[in-house]
Amino acid sequence: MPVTNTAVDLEQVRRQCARCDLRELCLPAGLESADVDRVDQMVADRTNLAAGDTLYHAGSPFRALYVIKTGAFKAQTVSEGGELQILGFHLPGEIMGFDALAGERHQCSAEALEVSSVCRLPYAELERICATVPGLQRQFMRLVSREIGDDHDHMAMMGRNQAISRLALFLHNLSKRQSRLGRSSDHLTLSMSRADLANYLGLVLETVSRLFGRLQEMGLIEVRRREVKILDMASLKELGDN
Amino acid sequence: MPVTNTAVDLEQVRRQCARCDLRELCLPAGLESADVDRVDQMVADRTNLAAGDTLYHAGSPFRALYVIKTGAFKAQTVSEGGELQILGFHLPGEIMGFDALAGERHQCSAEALEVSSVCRLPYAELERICATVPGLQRQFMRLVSREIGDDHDHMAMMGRNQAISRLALFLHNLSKRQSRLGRSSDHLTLSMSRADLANYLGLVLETVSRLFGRLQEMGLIEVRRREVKILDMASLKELGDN
DNA sequence: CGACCGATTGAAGACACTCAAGATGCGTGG
DNA sequence: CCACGCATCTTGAGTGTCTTCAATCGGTCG
Repeated sequence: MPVTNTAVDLEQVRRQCARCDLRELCLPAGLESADVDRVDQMVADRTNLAAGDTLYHAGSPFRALYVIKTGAFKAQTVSEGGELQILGFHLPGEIMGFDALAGERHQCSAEALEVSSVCRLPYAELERICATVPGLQRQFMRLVSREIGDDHDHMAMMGRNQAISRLALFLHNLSKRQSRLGRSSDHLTLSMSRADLANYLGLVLETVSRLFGRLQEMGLIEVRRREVKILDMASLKELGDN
Repeated sequence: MPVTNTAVDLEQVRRQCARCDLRELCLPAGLESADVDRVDQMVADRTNLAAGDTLYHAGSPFRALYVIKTGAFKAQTVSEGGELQILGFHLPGEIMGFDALAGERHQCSAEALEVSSVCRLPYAELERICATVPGLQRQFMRLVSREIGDDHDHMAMMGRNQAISRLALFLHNLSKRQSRLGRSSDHLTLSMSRADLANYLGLVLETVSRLFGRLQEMGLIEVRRREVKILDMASLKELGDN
């Protein structure tokens, strides 16, 4: 990253948070303009990633959290026996890396599912600023708590022993998160492969593929590869709680 | 709760953290003696619960977090369709209620599995003190992050499609947490019913019962009702990552 | 001792997995 | 532009595991 930017570029880098579409979902939510600037200054850099790029690896030293600006990521762990488990899919406005706060190393890996960009938040500075901006501390806790809530949703989904309920819940949940971002809630473009999705749902990819077919036969959705159109949200939701 | 305590009782209530066996796991971990006292003063009360008592209900207003002092709890949600999902079992030294930080209401219920006691941490005060005691803020984040890590372990377990792997992982995990509390790591007394455990693992209770039998036949454990003795930890762990 | 709750055990069936083949889409290069 | 190869997804057939339904056992408490 060249440090020699033009004046215009510097101005663009600065005060990006104030213009960012995600500011109401992200850390600056609810902050005064002056405080937003302080958050802005803390953001170390804004990085672009290609699909398949890794943001951080499990075991690597923990230095910073990352806010997703655009794109999508998956978070995953690998057990000692080599079994991979996808812990979540993350969309813009969500912060990744919370699981590392307890220790000095990342506990899972984060990989971009498509072309993505993130804002890097050096944790030492974040801690410092949080201590002086009360609203920021609170907003930060809200985001951490939201992560916990999302994880609980994931567990509740994994708890269903009807596979179709899991997929229905996943689609419904993704739809909700999409609309939170101001996107269409009934037209989803899945950024993850069937294999990723199957792993996330605790199924095998053939089953996921068949379930998409069944949901389509039932008239609840329309699928074409990774394009999903939700036709009957109510039934989908009902199917979710089996 | 009577407010008219004797001087001795008052003294006992005060400075309890300094004497508590859990102080190295709980919020005071790593704090100066004076700061431990401030945490101590914040603790609103220390409550006792019987098995089956509810600490807080999903939907009830969020006022405080709770540190488990003795006993054990389960955290659970009920979906709109009425499906119950147990999100976790909690042991002494763990804090409950983190999922409520994002909003104004508890997202899940907490119920005592046996005679238990908790320390109540009014959140407004906790926030205030965290802002002035830097070490406390950090320790608090560590505990939140540990909760996220535990949830990730839960998901990784639910991701196994061999039921016996899930139970093996559960037992191994519980064993680790027991030893963290200074208890025996090879002798577990389960505080939850087979039904609770089955729900937690995403199985039915008959399956769990059968799996205990199989693990016993394999010589990995010895089971009698809720008493479990681990005979072969290495194999149990290996079975965990399938 | 009898009633009740929790746990175990048994038999039958359903559902998801495994293994395998085929289809579809995409990028590359001729 | 089409042919080719590769990756991803779909579809099929058969098997195995977990669930379902039901009965029994064991422990606890009135």
